[in-house]
Order: sequence, then structure tokens, then C-alpha cells
Amino acid sequence: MKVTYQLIHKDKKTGARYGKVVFESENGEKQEYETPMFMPVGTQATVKTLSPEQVKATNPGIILANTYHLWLRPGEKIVKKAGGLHKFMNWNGPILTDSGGYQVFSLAHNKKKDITEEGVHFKSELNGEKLFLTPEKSIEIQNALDSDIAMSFDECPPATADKKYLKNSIERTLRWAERGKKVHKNKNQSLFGIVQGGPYEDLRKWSAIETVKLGFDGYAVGGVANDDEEKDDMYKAVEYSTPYLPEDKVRYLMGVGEPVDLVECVKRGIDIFDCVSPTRLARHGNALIWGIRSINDKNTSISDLKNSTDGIEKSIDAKNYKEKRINLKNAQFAEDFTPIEDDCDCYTCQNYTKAYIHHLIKCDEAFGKTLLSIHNIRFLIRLTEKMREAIKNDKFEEFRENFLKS
RNA sequence: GCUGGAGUCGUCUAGUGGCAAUGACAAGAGACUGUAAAUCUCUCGGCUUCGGCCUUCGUAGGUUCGAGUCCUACCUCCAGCA
Repeated sequence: MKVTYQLIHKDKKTGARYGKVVFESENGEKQEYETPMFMPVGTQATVKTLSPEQVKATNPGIILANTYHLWLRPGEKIVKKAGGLHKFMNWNGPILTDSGGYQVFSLAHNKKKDITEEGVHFKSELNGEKLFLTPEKSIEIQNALDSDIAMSFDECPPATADKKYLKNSIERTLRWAERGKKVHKNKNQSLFGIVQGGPYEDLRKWSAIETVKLGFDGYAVGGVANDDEEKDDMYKAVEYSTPYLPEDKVRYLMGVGEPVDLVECVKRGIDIFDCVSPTRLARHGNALIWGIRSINDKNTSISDLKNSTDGIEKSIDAKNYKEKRINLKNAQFAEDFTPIEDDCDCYTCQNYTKAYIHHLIKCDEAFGKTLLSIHNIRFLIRLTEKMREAIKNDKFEEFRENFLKS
């Protein structure tokens, strides 16, 4: 389905956006979803440990799948034979496919990739096979997968990349975007461009303007939250990109993130997020809970640290703050017969106690991971729902400050 | 009763004269941001001013500079024979 974006309301004080993404198929079928939105990640055509019904119950909009992984297994031809990704994985909501661009970054370790102008040479982690992914190939695969939104094949450079490297990388990513656009043939699929440029204002601006010139159905901000990038740099990357993106197109911040990042980046004009963290944390026994904490202290919120800086703005831009969470593996929950969060409306919190989940996680039972994944995904989606309400009422800044103090 | 074998960290286990002692599991904790991630890291006898100190391999003696390792006795368990 093709996507368009409707900006419905901008928060008066911050400029945070409330809007809608509208998906329309060739035969006129329509689906609408509100933004800000969080997309659960289903890399291998499944949100790990969840059935489509369970994902649906968290009230998501779009979900994400990955070109690189599906190319390797089972192969786009099989997905096409199955009738496309929606049918294959039994998901009738919209799907966005990442291009494999992130794997250009994540498989960099152990020298399993080599970037050239033509494309990227990978060494398959599955069997050592030599692979070559190009912008054209990525788009062709995504066309065959028949996702609703395809992403341009970009290079996601490491946080350590210097300006000179980034400049070359951006230029190449622009050429790749253009090449991908040329071969994009699926009329029932939208194509998004990706802005790069690290934390540098001039590079982000340049990348954004040039990407917009090429003309896409939506725009993503990429190359963020890699390695140990400081939050400050992430927020800068967003701040320096969004002013140059068209108001009537949706903006997607790739790979983010933590609750605090969602709030900070909605403030800076982002509409859509995705992140593996809620499901990965869940599989490792962690549940998200409301608020943020100091990186050094699980239970200290920013309001407890007034002496460290002169204002909230400075504090949360520091790298020292993270999402608040509890680790259900911890022995302290063995006899805790209360839900993860009293006021959470998710299936897990409505029906199960911390003691039970603790038990399941200790026994390495799959259902424990499922219950925590449901809670964590619903947690982030609930956060976006609250942000929508706040924006509609022009109270986003108030909402944000309350969140940071919690 | 006789003969043989065995007793080491919560459990199983390595160890044949230099050892606070191997590995696995269990346990305790931490990391995770477009998923090579149901993975990875750390701790796991006690104390510590982090340099060490103390106490440990069934029990009690002995040999030795030095013993979980060798010797003696005892205790417990297992197997075979009575």
C-alpha cells in the first residue's frame, strides 16, 4: 500500500507533530494510523516470541521486517511465491522493510563486509557464503517481498566516523538512493529516503536537502544510536535534520529507542520510531517501567539529581540517562505477586504477577519472554498514545517535563 | 566379616607432591537503541586499607621445606564374596 502523511496538529510550544499515516492500496482499500508511532521489530518476518494476534493486541501501526535477513532466509522468491510478506507471515497491517543498510554497520565487526561504490560485499554469518548487496538489489528484494514501505539502501556509518568519512558516505548514500529509486517498480509500495550526517549540522542539513530533492514518500533520519553514541549527539542529529524535511511527509527515526529518546525526538519533529530494545530486553528478563533513571543508579530519576546540573534540559541531554526498568530475573521478585505496572493496560499486567514471570524467566520458559515482550511493546506504544494526547492539547512540553521527573 | 573401590565449593566433576584448587550446572548481578543478540560479560570459601591475610578437598594422626595428592588408623558409602 502507498503511504501519505497528514499533519493534523503541531504542538504550539514545541512543534511536536500529531498526525496520521494513511495507507491506500491500488484497489482503494484504506488503513489509517496515528503518529507519533512506535513500530515493533520483526526482523525475520516475526516479532520474536509473539503471534500476530499478540502483536495486534498492543495496538501498533506499522511493523518492521528486514530485507537482509529475509533475502538470506527464506529468500525473497519464496516470500513472493507465498503471496507476499503479509500473507506469508499472516500480518494484514502495514509492514516497513529495512533495506539492509543497518547490516552494513552491524556486520562490520569481524570484517564481514566491504563497502564499494557498487554495493556492499557481505560474508554470510549463516554459512560464510559471499554476498553482494547493491541499492538495486535491495529495492528489488523489497519489491518482491511486497512490504508497504521500502527503505533506500544506505550506509549506516559508525558513531566514530569523522567528518571526512561521513561526507563521502553521504554522497554515496545519495547516489545509492537515486539508483534505488530508479529500479523501484512496485506501485503498491512506498519508498523512503534516509538522511545521514552524524551529529554535524552542516552535514545533516546538506544530506536532508539533497535527499528531499530526490523526492521520496517519506524520510528517515538514520545513523543514530550506534556504538556508544551519546544521547546528545542523537538529539543533535535529529534537530539538524528535521527542519529540512517537508512538513507533509512522515519522518521516521531509525532504530530508536528508549522511552526518553522517543519523548526527546518527538519534541524535535519525529513521527515514527522502531527499536529492537523492547523485545530484546524482554527476552533477557527486563520490563520497562515509567520514567527515566541515571545510568549509574537504577532508581535515581533526574529530579533527584538537581545538584548535578542547573536544569533538566542539560541533564537529559547528557548521556547518563536511560529508561527505567526492572530485571525480573532478580531474586527480589520471587514473591512479588503484583503486576509489573499497576496502571498498565497490557495483557501481561492485566493477568500475571512479577513472581510468575520471574519463575518463567528463571526456567527459561518461552512464555516468560512473550509476556515481557507484550508489556514492553505496549509500554512504548502507550507512551506514543500519551504523547499524541499531549500534542493535541498543546501540552507536550508539560508532558515531557513530567515524564523526565518521574 | 573378608576383598576391592570411592569420599573435593549447593550438585556433578578435574586434580597423583607446589593449589583457594578444573569444568559444567545451579545461584547472584550487569549490558543490550534500523536484531550474527532466547546472546554477551562479571561474581560465585571467608575477610580485606585490594597488597594481601585466614580457613578449606570425610575424621584424626604421620612423612615432607611443602599434602586434596604419599603412609597409618578410624568413619561413611558402593560393588563382589561370605
